[in-house]
This record gives sequence, C-alpha cells and structure tokens, in this order.
Amino acid sequence: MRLSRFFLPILKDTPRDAEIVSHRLMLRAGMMRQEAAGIYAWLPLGLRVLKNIERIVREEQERAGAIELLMPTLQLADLWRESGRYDAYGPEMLRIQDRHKRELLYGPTNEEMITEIFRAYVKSYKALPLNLYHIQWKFRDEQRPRFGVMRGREFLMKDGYSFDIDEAAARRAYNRMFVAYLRTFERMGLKAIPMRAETGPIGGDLTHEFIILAETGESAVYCSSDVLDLPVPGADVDYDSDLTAIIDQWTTAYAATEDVHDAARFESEVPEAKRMQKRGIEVGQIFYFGTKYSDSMKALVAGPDGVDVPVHSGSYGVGVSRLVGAIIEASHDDNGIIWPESVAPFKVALLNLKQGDAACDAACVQLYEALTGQGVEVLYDDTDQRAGAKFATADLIGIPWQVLVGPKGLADGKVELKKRADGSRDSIAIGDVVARLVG
RNA sequence: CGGAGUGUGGCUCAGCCCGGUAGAGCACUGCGUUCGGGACGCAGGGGUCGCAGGUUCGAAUCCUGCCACUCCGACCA
Repeated sequence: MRLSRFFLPILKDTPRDAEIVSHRLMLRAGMMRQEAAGIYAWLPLGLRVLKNIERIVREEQERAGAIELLMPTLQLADLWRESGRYDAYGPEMLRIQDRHKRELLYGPTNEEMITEIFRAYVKSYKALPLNLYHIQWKFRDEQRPRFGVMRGREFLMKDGYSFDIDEAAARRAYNRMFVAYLRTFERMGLKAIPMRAETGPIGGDLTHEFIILAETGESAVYCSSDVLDLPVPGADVDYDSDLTAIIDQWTTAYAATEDVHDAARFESEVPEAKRMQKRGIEVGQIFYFGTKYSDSMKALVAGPDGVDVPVHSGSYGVGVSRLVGAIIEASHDDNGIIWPESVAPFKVALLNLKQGDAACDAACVQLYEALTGQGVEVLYDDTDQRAGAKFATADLIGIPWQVLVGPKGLADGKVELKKRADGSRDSIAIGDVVARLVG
C-alpha cells in the first residue's frame, strides 16, 4: 500500500476526550473514530489490526475443533422470553421494534439463539461433541462506556458454545477452549492469565477469566507470580487427548479476580514475595453452565439408551475489538504503538527519505515490488513529507519493521533496517532486504 | 444511576469573570525555498461559538431548560 493512496488520518494533538494510552494512540494513529459514546467507526488501519486478531482467534478455534457460523445481530424478543432473560437482562439490552411492532433486540450474547439452532437439528448424542462459534458485533448499552474500544457499547466478540452429552464431556470441551485461549492470546504477544471468576448473570459453576495485567485494567486481580512463567501449549497440542494435566498446571497457582478473591487463602497459599495484587483487562472468559439453557429451552438429545436428556453446555468469549486496545496497553512507548508482528497492520514501513530523488524513488519502488511480490505487507511512505515526519508516523502506527531509504546509504547500495520494538538499526545491502524480511 | 467537568473551524485551545458581532497553533489550498528525526516564507479557504428559549439597542460572553461527550464511583456475558 502506498501511503499517498491510503486513508490514514494521523493526529498530532491528542484528542481531549481520550484518557488512557490505547485510546489516545488509536485516535492519533487514525485507527478509529468515535461516533457516539462507546460506538466507533473502524478506519482502514484499525480494521487491518482487527482482522488480524480475528484471524488468529479463528485459526485457534478451528484447531481446537470449533466450527464457525454466523448468527444475526438482531434477535427476536420471544426467544429470550423462553430462557427468562428478556426481563432479567435489564436496560443494558437494546430493545428495538420493527414496522410490524414486533419486539427485537440487538444481541448482547447468543446463548438463546445458538440453543435454538442446536435443538432444531441435533437429536442424538452421536452428533456430539459440538462446538459452534461466531465472530459478530454485539451491543450492550453500558451505563458508562469508557476507555475507547476497551469498554464500548458496540463491540466485536468471538462467542462460542459447546454441546455435550454429560458433564464429564462438557468439561473436556471446557478444557479444549481453555487451551485454545492460552494459545490465542500468546500468539498476539500477550501474557493472559486464566483466573477464577464470578459467573455473573450468564450462570454456571465453572469459569475462568483470561486477564492481561495492565495498570489501566478495570478489575483488581490477585495472583501468584508463578503463573507468569507457565508454558503455553504449542501448535501441535493434541486436542483429542486428555488435557487435564495442562489445566491443572495452569490452575494450581493462585489466580483470582476481585469478585472471588479469598484474602486468607491468598496469604496462606502464596509466599509474600510472590503475591501479586494488580489490575487487569479481561480479554476472554469461559463458562461451563451445564443445562441452564437446555433445560429452559428444551434442547434435548437422545443418549445411547434412547432417553432424551438436556445437553450440557458452555460458552466461550473473546473480546476481539477490546483486544486491539489491550494489545496497545501492553505494547507501546512514548513514540507510539509497537505491534507484535502477528497483528500488525503492515509488517514493513518503507520510508522514502527523499521523495523526488530519482535514485531513492527507484530503489523504493524496487523494494516495494520485491516485498509485496513475496507477500509481505508493506506500507510505502511515498509522500513528500520530511523525513522526520515519516519517522514519527511510522513509529506512531507501530509497524514492526522500517526500511529507511535515503541518498546517504544508497550511495553505498545500502538501506537501513530498523526494528520498531527496540529501535535497533542495521545498515544492509538493498539486495538483502527481501531475504531479511521474508520468513 | 450518584458525583465532578467539558461543549468555540478537521485537531488542540484562547476569548466568557467585566456583553459591542470570533482568534491562535496544527491541519488544508496555491506559489517559492527547503529536504536523513514532526521545515520556512508569502498568499488563501474554512466556524449556525452544542440546541432552544429569555434578558438586552446588542449575547460565544449573562439567565433558564435541554442535549451530547469525558472523568470518578456504583454497575458490567
């Protein structure tokens, strides 16, 4: 992508309404624009990041055996009356009426709808286990949206739902998602800690929140520092095997959100030097809630003995849009965002330090074509801004690699390769650039 | 929902207390000079001063009501 043809509305000043760093940087980097409280338009740069996060979530869900579908944003009120949540949910649910005066709602979550879909088709234990997920926009009319995309009213969420014949099988499904989540967040460069948590209105008795430690986090959390060093399962993890050992390893050390924190236990179990009392951002949550919805909504399957039993379910959420902010909170410096390569909007920023200089222009075009030809996503700054402004922009939007092409280096056939994360620079021959950046 | 604030050009703000018909910087347009860390000069364009009432000869400024947004708290699959 040539910057001169891209849409990247960088801001020099920090918008007044933005308090926390991720919100400020997202606005300054031209990633999104606020349209109303807690409602944002995703601009091209922000959308690229959002899509990359989505892709990682999707890949890890598929790896763990979950199957993607897509449910609508609007749901019928009657469906929610079946589970009893239409009245229970309260004013956070956005209620809408269509022209026929039918009551609809903009979905805050999808347990009811997925249960309705499940019960319409699945009648036998032989079709189980089943895990269906989608990545869809949700709306919760928060009383107080804040922190940019970290707590919006409209947000993109991956929500998945598992269906099993009994509790033991459902717990295996829960464990698969537990492992998938560890992998998902690690691939985004995040250290997410699974913590015991309260179940909330969705119900259930087994749940973990995946928490990123950050000063700007919304919830107080308590954990042993031991959880920081645990190994995340590799891509070769066998989801068909017994994952209990991994789960035990990750749930042995103390880690709890404020709601379920037990101060006495914390102090007796965790040596003082290892006690961490921090703030955290919730980027995912998994629940096992048994037959809560299958009972009320009559989602029954026949077991091996031919008798219908309510299916055991869990739900598994990842805050996709929230992750954009969370990653920035975890990875930035005074100059701007520092994207992990896996989610970066572009891998390489190609900076023409003297636009209009024949040699620089030619070298940039050559590099641009060579890199894009190899499938590398390049943002080529071919604007007539001064070099300093180009550096500032590239740093602000956080692209992992910067290739600096200027007359000084070019005289020796060289360009500089700069790494955003640590600012290190390498002077390398033009011919070596592609090899350095591919693979 | 309680408390505290803020609304003036695309962005950041000044002007308001003490009423006289709107400014600066950035951004944008044109020309020129510049060009390896956010350039400079000259000339331009762009604003129902959140909305509605009221007071006044006259309101961005004073009064009343409303709306929006932000922060703290409560709340938060």
